[in-house]
This record gives sequence, structure tokens and C-alpha cells, in this order.
Amino acid sequence: MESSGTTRRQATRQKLYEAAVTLIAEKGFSATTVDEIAERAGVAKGTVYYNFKSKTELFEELLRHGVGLLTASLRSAAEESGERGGTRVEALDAMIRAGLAFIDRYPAFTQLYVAELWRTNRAWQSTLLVVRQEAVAVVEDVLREAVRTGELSEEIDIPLTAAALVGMVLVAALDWQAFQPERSIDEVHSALSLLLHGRVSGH
Amino acid sequence: MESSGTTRRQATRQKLYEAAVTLIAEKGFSATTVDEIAERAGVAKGTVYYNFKSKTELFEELLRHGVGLLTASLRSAAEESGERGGTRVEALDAMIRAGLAFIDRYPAFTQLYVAELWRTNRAWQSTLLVVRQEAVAVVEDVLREAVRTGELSEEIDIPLTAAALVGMVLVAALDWQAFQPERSIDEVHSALSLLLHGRVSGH
DNA sequence: TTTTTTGTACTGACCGGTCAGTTCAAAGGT
DNA sequence: ACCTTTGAACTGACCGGTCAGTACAAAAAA
Repeated sequence: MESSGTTRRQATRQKLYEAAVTLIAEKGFSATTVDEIAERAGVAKGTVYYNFKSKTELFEELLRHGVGLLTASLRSAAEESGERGGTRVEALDAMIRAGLAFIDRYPAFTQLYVAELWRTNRAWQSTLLVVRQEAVAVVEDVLREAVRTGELSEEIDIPLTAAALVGMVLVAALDWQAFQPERSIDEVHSALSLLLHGRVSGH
Repeated sequence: MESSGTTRRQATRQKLYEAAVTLIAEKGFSATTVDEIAERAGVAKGTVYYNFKSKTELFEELLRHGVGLLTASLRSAAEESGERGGTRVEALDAMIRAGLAFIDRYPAFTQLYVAELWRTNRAWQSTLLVVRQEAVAVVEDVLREAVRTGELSEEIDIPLTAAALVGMVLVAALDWQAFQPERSIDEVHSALSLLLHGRVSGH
């Protein structure tokens, strides 16, 4: 029995998450076998089934785990910006940067999330719905705040704009990793920032 | 013997494309069986292998087919806008609309494209690379043109901005279909247009 | 002692790909 | 007009391999 922060079990689960996330990102859920996951985690197959009731459940918990990290990172970026006395638009900018940093650090998770998000009729569809709503809600909150304080125009459509912003960051970052890896995070950030601040085709 | 424009074979291939695209969008490539594809197309399994040398090849040709439609649609939107004497920024706006219309019409294809695009080490990786480049290039061309004519600032980073714009449209549209289907295409279009024209946080 | 992990062996369902045989419309012969 | 042949297109039963999940005794950890 262990009573401290990380039980043995938690450590095993963590290893399994890390093994599963890269494999599933590369090959997709169905093409990834439980044997492979166990092998990469350096664990026996039986252990997988001791810790999770099925392959699907392992995946669902992986999703919850990862999105937890992302939303925490976005929220704390927004808060820190607020504490520094920044505007709400600066908070958005800080969130873009935090999003990029997250994707830079956990590219596999992001790949997997994007690949699964819009699938229909899958077992974990409901999990994804919840998890997506959490992430988009963070952006919506800041947008709503900004409209309330008059920083942004009333005419913007908050849910659609939030989705578009998230999408912009997600896809730009994945594209960066996959097709233009020689760019620095600063270059990507400023390209997106320019778009946000309307200097791409600003009035 | 048949010699006219649409051979029997082409008709069968078309049926197989249509069956495969929805199934793969819903469940992913590996989770979709050849038997299912054949059944939905109303064709025997052997016919699939008579027309395509493997499941993978069927998928690759499906990708080429679909992206062909998309780029044609984007390019013609840009051209038509040009013929009406519009600015390059108006052409971008027209392309956003064309992109949304495409996704509205072929949602399954878009889902599948996004889900597979950033996977690594897959058989069809090289096909996707080509196919992505075609799509992004259309946007890059218009951006480059706009910078040349002074319509857009020299400081924008063309490849990154093009990727971001494509991503914004892609993700916003999928999100619209999946989570906010009650919105009209006009609402989505104007939300994105506002972002493009910098009126979300324009100076 | 209790919890967790290991490793091997097994099962049964499922799936990609194959192939011998069928269908049928057009071409060619009579 | 009436048979015969040809070959592209299609069919579906079948085969060999793969994989999620199970079983369980023994070891290691706590």
C-alpha cells in the first residue's frame, strides 16, 4: 500500500498513457494494438487489463487526462496575463502562445485529439463532447469578458469566433510541426497574433 | 463493350468512393472493413479488389479525388471574384465562402482529411503531403498577389498565414456541423470574415 | 497479508485478400 | 436473322493471419 502522492498504480497508468498517446497519434486507435502499448510502456499485457477495463476505457481516460492539462494551461495563461494588468485581447494573445507551447510539448496528444474530435458514432463521442466544451469554454469566457468591457465589438459571435480561434491555433500548430518544423514558436505566434489583431487585412 | 464517357467501371468506383468516404469519416480507416464498404456500395467484395489493388489504394485515390474537387472550387471562387473586379482580400473572402460551401456539401470528406492529415508513418503520407500542398498553395497564391499589389502588409508570413487561414475555416466549419448545426452558412461566414478583416480586435 | 505486476498460453471473432466460377453485352461468324 | 465466342466486370465462399480479451500461477512490492 502506498499513501503518498504517486501510488505505484498511478505511475503505471502514466507510462501507459505516454505509450498509448504516441502510438494512437501515429496510427489511429484501431490500428494500435494493446500488445504494442504494453510493450512500449515496458509492462505486461495483463497489467493493462488490471489498470483499465478495456482498450477503449484506457483511451477515454487518456483524453480526459490530456484535455485537463490543456485547459489548465490556457486558463493559467489568461489569469497570469490578467494579473499583470493586461487587456483581454492580451489575454487572448497569451492563450495563443500557451496553446502553441502545449502543442509543442505534447504534439502527439494534439494530433490524436484533432483526429478523433469530429468523428461520429464512436464509443467515446460523449467524452469528447465534454472535453471539447471545456477547452472552447475557456476562450469563450475571455471573449465574453472582452465584449463586456467594451474591448471587443458587440457584433462578434462568441461561440463561432471561439471555435475559429481554437481551430486556427490547432491547425497552424500541427502544420508547423508537420510541414514547417524549421520555424520557431515565435514566428508562428506572431503570424497568428497578426491575424488576431487584424493586421492581415485590417481596415 | 463500352467506350463512352462514363464506363460501368467508373460508375462502380464512384459508388465505392461514396460508400468509403462516409464510413471512414465515421470510424476511421482501420476500423472500416472492406466488407462494409462493399455492402454499402451495393457491390460484392471481390469488385472492390477488381477496381482497386488494396484497401489502402482505394483510400489514396479517394483522397486525390476529393482534394481535386476542393482546389477546383477554391480556385474558381478566387477567379470569379477577380473577374468581378474584386480586390484580393475580397477573393480571400470568396474562398472562405467556397470552403464553407464545400464542407457543407462534403462533410465526410473534410472530416476524413483532417483526421488523417497529420498522422505520421502511414502508407498514404506522401499522397497527403502532395494533396495538402495543392490546397494550401491556392491560398498562398492569393496572399502573395495581395502583398505584391500592396493590398496586404509585407510583414505577413505567407506560408504560416495560409496554413492558419485554412485551419480556421476547416475547424470552424467542422465545429459548426458537429456542434452548432443550427447556425446558417451566412452566420459562420460572417464570423470568419470579421476575423479576416480584423474587426475582432482590430486596432 | 494484500495489492500489483508478470508472463505465458489460449480462445474465438473478425478481416484483408484470393480465386474459381458466373454474367452479359458486344463482336464476329454463318 | 441466329448461333458462337470473347473478355471485361462482377460474385461470394473461403483461407490464413491478427488481435482484444481471458486465465492463472508465481513473483515482487508495499
